[in-house]
Amino acid sequence: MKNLFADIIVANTNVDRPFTYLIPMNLRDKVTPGCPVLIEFGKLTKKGYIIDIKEESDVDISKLKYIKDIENGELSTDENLLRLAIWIKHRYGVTFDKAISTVMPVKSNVEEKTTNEIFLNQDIGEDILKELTKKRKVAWVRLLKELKKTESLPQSYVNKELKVNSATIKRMAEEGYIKVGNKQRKSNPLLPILKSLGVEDFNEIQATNEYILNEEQKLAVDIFKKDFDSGNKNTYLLHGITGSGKTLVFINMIKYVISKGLQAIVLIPEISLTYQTVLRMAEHFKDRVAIINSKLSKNERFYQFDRIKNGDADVIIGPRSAIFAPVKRLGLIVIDEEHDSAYKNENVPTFNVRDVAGKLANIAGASLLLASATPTPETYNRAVTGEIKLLELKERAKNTSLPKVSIVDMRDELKMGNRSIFSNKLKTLIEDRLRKHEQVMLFMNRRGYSSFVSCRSCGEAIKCKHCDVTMTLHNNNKLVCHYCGYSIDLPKVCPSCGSRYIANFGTGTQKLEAMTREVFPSAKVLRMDTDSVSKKNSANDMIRDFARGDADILIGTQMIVKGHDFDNVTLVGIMAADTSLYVSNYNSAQRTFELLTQAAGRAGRAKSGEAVIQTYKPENYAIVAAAAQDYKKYFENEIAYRKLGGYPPVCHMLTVMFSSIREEELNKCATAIVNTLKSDNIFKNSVIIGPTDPSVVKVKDYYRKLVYIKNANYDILLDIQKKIEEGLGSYRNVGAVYDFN
DNA sequence: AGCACGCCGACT
DNA sequence: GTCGGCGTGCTC
Repeated sequence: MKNLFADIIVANTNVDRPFTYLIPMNLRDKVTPGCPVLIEFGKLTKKGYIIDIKEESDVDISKLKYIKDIENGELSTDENLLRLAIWIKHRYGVTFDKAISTVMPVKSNVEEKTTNEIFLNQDIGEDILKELTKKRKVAWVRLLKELKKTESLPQSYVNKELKVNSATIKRMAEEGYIKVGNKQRKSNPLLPILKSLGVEDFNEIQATNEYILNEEQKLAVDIFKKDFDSGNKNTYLLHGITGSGKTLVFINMIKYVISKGLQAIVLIPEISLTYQTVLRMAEHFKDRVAIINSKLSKNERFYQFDRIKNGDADVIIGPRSAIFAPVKRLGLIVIDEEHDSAYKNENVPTFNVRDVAGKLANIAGASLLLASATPTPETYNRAVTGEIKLLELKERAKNTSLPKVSIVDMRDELKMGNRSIFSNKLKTLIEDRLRKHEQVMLFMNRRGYSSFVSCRSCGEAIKCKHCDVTMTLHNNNKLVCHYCGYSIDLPKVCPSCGSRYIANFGTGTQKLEAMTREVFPSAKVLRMDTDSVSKKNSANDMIRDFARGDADILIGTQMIVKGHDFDNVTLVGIMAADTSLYVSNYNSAQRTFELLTQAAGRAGRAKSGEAVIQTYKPENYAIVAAAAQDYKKYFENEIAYRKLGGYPPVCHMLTVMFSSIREEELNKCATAIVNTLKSDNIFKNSVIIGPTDPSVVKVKDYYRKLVYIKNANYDILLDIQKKIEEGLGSYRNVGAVYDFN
């Protein structure tokens, strides 16, 4: 019989190329591409992944070794995901090993969780029970009666609840009444979540409302169905204002996809959202839902992946990483809250799932739906240019109107002598709501918290002389520009107006809570942020308490604005709308718009509501557009800004972080590499900024330098990355990390 | 990654 | 003289 060969990527090495191995006879029909295997590599036994199986070898057969074994207890990956991994390798310039381990992080079943389980060994009729009762074997009868009701019982339950000790169990087994075996206890991670809501099993979950689509929603679903039927696997942007019922739309699309025998992946931003989304999904899809999240134990996780792989789940819900679920018949990927920054992978490769999902949909022949009230300019631009299809929802589903939003200029408040963190307007409105027993949410925008300095009189934040960037306050009371390194001492008075009211921006949620209690002593106040939410499920508890009306005012950070609907909230106060504007990042306006829109949208879900935005920058386009709840207006301004600055989506951007223990070598290396790039003709259309200092210069004894490279052509950035890697060769102590867009 | 091979300085 | 420092190269 002819030889079979496998190309294998060796895990945990720096060797970024495949090696050919012989496939032994006994493994021939067991190995597939994506299969984890054990191989001898040099003198080491290593894990590897098969990326290809072929009948010819490029290498002399005498050099080849046999695959030792299949790595059992680990799920192999299907070919779609493997192809995705190879795409990731090229797109983000990482090693094969890295790409594959990203797509298939070890999903192993560490310890098969088994418990002793008691089974009936024979049919127990009434006569046997009577006989045993006569013999006063009450424990025996108790156990047998229970066992007749179900198939089997765990020994722990029999011991503790039925009070049958193990000696008795042993005797009963010896006399042939029962059998002690073991059973895999596979816990469904949906159950604990549902239990915390007081729901005991899936069948109790029923649709609480008749979910009837309105005209707009129906239109969106129909367009999708029509495309789907005609074989057009498109990418869609579902752009709907807050409260327009986007979830219901994609649930109906998923139902359609399932009716065609396919599966769907639904990505959600983070844990705080799973609670509501999961419940919603469980209502519609019952136990055909699989959930993946970071709180799952290894076994629960393995179980979920196993179910997905076996096709026991139609809908897979999870965060970013759920895109790599081993779905066999992928029909649709939904990315809810498409704009959320949680979709960006923090580690190398720093992909955005949006892009990875796009590729996967392409590989698997599936559709992709991006849903958001505040889509990223990148995505909306694709809709504008017609690259993807735009589905719009312009009305709120429950027929309530959008909240009335007003902007309060806090500089005026200061001029009027109001130094409180509450403007007069907000204070009056809160008092009004407290009187009416309606609820209030106060949103503290803490992004970029305390790192910049601004003037409370004129609203100007201190900027670098040479760059259009806010300077960052360092611990040594110096202001530093992160783009050019220019540094000044923290001034005593505002450079633009001379006011003494200049401070680093730092009114945290705790301070806000204290002030709220002081100003509104009769109100019951609840604070929710990462500090107060540390216990598991405590966020859910707080949300439930507030929804039940246990508090009048809910104070919190971004956490409270994401997806939680409270019917009795009729006022939202946004405390420091502009903090997120001053983050030195091209995304800052987008983040601000996003947060303000989402926050304002929390008001008046059921009744008509109102929102107040307090800001020192009332003229900023992101704030103005958010107050008007006008996405298009925001987008036009944003895209103009991006064009001007050469930021995505107009240009692609590569951020390189150099790091080294040796500061001099780092500086020398970064400067030399930048000079090489600048002098290279191929890169003449690139904009190269740096090397500059990151906000944290030294981390764990490693000094760091940043270089930004912009180019409209993504491939050039990849070439530049290669060039940098080459240049790095002569600096052994310097490393580099790459972040694309 | 990890192991061998090899070319240099300093030690019983 | 040899022991061991680490720089270099290779693994199917």
